[in-house]
Amino acid sequence: MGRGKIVIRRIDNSTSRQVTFSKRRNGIFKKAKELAILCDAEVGLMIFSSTGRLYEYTSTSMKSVIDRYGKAKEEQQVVANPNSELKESCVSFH
Amino acid sequence: MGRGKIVIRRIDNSTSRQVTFSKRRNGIFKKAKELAILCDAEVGLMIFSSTGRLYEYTSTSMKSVIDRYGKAKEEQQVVANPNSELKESCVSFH
DNA sequence: AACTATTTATAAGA
DNA sequence: TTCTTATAAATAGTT
Repeated sequence: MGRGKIVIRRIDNSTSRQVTFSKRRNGIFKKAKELAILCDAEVGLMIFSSTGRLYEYTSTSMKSVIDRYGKAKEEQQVVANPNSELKESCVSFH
Repeated sequence: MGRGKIVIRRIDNSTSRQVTFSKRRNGIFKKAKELAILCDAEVGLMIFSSTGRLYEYTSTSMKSVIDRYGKAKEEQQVVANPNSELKESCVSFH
């Protein structure tokens, strides 16, 4: 969306990459907020820039989202492997 | 972006809410992928719908993203509280 | 599940 | 680097 169409591949120029990162990071955070509000969803978004810096958005708290994620994954594991022992199927998420 | 402008607040009608959720979920996943590729970023996105279902995207693995998040938060804690004892400042993220 | 009129995001430029 | 604007992309309402 802009003056020209772009191909989705790594931007080599470091300055351009940072500029695009700032613009698109703002954009995706806005989208995440809108989704959470419009659709009554719980959202957690974690982004590490190529320079290693963390940016995050969550509609509730990241702890809540991560905990809920872990539980949802456990349940998926149980559904996928109904015969296995609980102890064995309770691996951490990958 | 559509036939009409909308106000960002919870969509009351459950059917409309689900339709909007599907459309926007696809949109934000696409944005997340593009950001990861264009800007060489590590991205983790977790979404729980209002019906409780989990949808996720990650450019690497969610375990990697969550572990990195935890480490980044620990470091932020240290930077914010340089004088405090390590044991005391190592709380889990909120 | 497609369509399309519009709004929104953003690439390139200033 | 913040602002502008032409254009691409997302999507709200419709079918």
